[in-house]
Amino acid sequence: MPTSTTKRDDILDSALTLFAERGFDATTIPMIATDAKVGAGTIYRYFANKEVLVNTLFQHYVTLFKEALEKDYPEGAGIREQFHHLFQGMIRFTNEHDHALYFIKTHTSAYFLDAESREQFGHLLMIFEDFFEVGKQHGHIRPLPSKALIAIIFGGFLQLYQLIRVGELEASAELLAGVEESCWDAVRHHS
Amino acid sequence: MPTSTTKRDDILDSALTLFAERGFDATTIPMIATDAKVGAGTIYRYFANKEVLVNTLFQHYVTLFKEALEKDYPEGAGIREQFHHLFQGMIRFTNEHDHALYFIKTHTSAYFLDAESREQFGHLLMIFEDFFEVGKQHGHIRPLPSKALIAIIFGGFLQLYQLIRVGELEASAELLAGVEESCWDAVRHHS
Amino acid sequence: MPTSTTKRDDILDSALTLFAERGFDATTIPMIATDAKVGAGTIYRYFANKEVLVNTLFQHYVTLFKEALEKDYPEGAGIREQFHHLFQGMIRFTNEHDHALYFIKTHTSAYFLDAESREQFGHLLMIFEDFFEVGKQHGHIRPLPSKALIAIIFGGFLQLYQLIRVGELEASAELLAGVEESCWDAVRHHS
Amino acid sequence: MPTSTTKRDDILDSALTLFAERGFDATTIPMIATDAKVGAGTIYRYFANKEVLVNTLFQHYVTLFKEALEKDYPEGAGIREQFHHLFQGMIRFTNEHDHALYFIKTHTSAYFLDAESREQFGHLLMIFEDFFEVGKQHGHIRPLPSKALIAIIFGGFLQLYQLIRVGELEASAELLAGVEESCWDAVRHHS
DNA sequence: CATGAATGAGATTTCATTCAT
DNA sequence: TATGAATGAAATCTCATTCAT
Repeated sequence: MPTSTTKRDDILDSALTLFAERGFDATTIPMIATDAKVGAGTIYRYFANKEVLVNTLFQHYVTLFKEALEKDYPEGAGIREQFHHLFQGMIRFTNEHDHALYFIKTHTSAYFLDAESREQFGHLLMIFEDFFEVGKQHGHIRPLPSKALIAIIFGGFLQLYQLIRVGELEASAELLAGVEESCWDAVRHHS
Repeated sequence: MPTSTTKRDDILDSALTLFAERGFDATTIPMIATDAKVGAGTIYRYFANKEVLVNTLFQHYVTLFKEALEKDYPEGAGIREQFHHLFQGMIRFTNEHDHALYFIKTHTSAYFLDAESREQFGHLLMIFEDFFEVGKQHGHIRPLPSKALIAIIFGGFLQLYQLIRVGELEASAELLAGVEESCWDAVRHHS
Repeated sequence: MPTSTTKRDDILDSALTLFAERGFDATTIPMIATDAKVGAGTIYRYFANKEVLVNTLFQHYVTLFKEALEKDYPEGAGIREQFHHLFQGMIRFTNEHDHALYFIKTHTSAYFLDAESREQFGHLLMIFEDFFEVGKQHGHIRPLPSKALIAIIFGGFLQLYQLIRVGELEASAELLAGVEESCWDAVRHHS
Repeated sequence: MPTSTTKRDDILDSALTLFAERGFDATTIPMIATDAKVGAGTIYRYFANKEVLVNTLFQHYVTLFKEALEKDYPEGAGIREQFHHLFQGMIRFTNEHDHALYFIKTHTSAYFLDAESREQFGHLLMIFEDFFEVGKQHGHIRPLPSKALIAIIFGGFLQLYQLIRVGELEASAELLAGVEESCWDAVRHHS
């Protein structure tokens, strides 16, 4: 009945939650093992060591997120609709993978990320960077460095979602629409 | 010649830098001692243990930040000017205390913060919360939960400053003015 | 086609090589399984545990060696010819069972050998002991304790064969004849 | 009262004994710590890891042995006297450093020895190699490869000393003189 | 006061052994 | 009978904390 790779997935799921909640260094292998209901040694059957585990997890979700953003991207549409697509992508991804985006953000500049992880993350940023660059050329987006715009959107969105996760805010459609509008106003060029 | 509290301050300075750069759990007491040029044992003369140290540090900078924001607050002025005051406060504080705000943000929901730290942090948020609440009543601020607005401003600002710290962006007056405008547009009520 | 005991033999062969090359403690069951091209669990079908395996191996080769020495022993011949027989036996045995003698020597006083293994090894020594005892009585052999004479011959021979195995020396007939002569001079009574 | 470096020396002493008796892999850090009467963590203050410890130990005793052999070497004397010097050096060294020579021999081709250890060991062999090479040129030594001659002497001597350590033989002056004579006959050229 | 050597509890990791398939 | 995934006990190693100097 259980899927074949259940164990490996259980480990990844538990690791994601714990890394997001406590951070990499404060999460011990026994904690992950207990949460995943596997023996501690089992983790090492699937991942050579703790760093490989965290990098695997990081790359997995970064890739998934990138694909979610790229899927059905409205190439020919107006910039507002494209922004909506990206923002909805963030929301949908966060809803589907509870702790993933928060985990990504809080571990983005961690000392233990390997070259591959950093590169994958670079690819992810590129989506936003391209969007902003084109938007600036057309005069639709504020003339600020794309990196800065990304930071504002990303930083704001994730800080917000942390509140939702913690339960201090509820993710109503209304709130999310309002936040999207707020973020859009943060980056769009006001004439 | 050296002030009596020199060592204590050296320890706090080193701890701030290391906690901001590596996080609490990845920072060891010997690391702090080496960086502060004191013996590892000396840290325990000033702080009962590592958790007391991090809480002391957290409360110290949260309080300092709060005071910086409250100082010369333009009570009677217009909302845009008040926002400018708060934003300038963030910038000035970050310039004066290099890693402080980033340390605060990354450790805001850490498992080892004690009640006092959480309370102090609550006080800090209150400044922004009050600002937004009044602004919303007057129709100057977007009708979103204050917590959400704070998250957007704070999250965006800090994500940005991380880029500056890492060296990916330069903190020119121009950039900062642009970012302030962006953040203001994110929270203000657009008619 | 394959004999039913093939797997058992494969395991013993692999274990012999690995124990000789790395030693008992540095050799893991998975290593043996991989080398023998069987599953790790299969080893436990044939041997109750790792210690049983090593003792089985030890006794097997000690017995084999003993039989090789006893076979065609020139009872009535002169002492030099008997010595030649023993020495040739060592060489032939080593050629036939690559790592066996080296494995025996390096594990001779190991903490995990059981009573049976020690006893078997005692029997093996007895052959040499008898040879030396009789030789001393007839004045052909140096008046030293037989154990000492055995140590000299055995120790020297095996140290030499290690060099051959490692490739630092080549096992030419000439070399071996020279070494036999050397060993003989080491033990014979010089008038 | 205790010497300053007592702890480090205690660790090395215990490690030597245990490595000689059980081998590197069968000796655990807690075993060494217990024997040395220090905390397990203390060992890591002096040696980065177990491999560094064993290499340090190896190099220490190889060097000590080499120096013992070189000290008062009778350069101008006859070959028999030089051989006597070397043999006595082995005996004296073994008496002074109980397990050292046996430890060296049993770990000489171990997988964990680093380049420095192997080089030091090469230097040690050189002393014997030089002795045999010169001896062969003068026709005093058997025309066998020096490596082979070294193996015979070394292998024999150490195998013998193992018996002494284990208590199966007693190291009387008589026995040692006899063994020296035996070894000399093993290597000298018989006209 | 200040130090850093020493410690042991606890973290990471390995591996002999079991057992469901 | 054969397998190798799974396990947990035990090994290696780290580090917060203590304490003699």
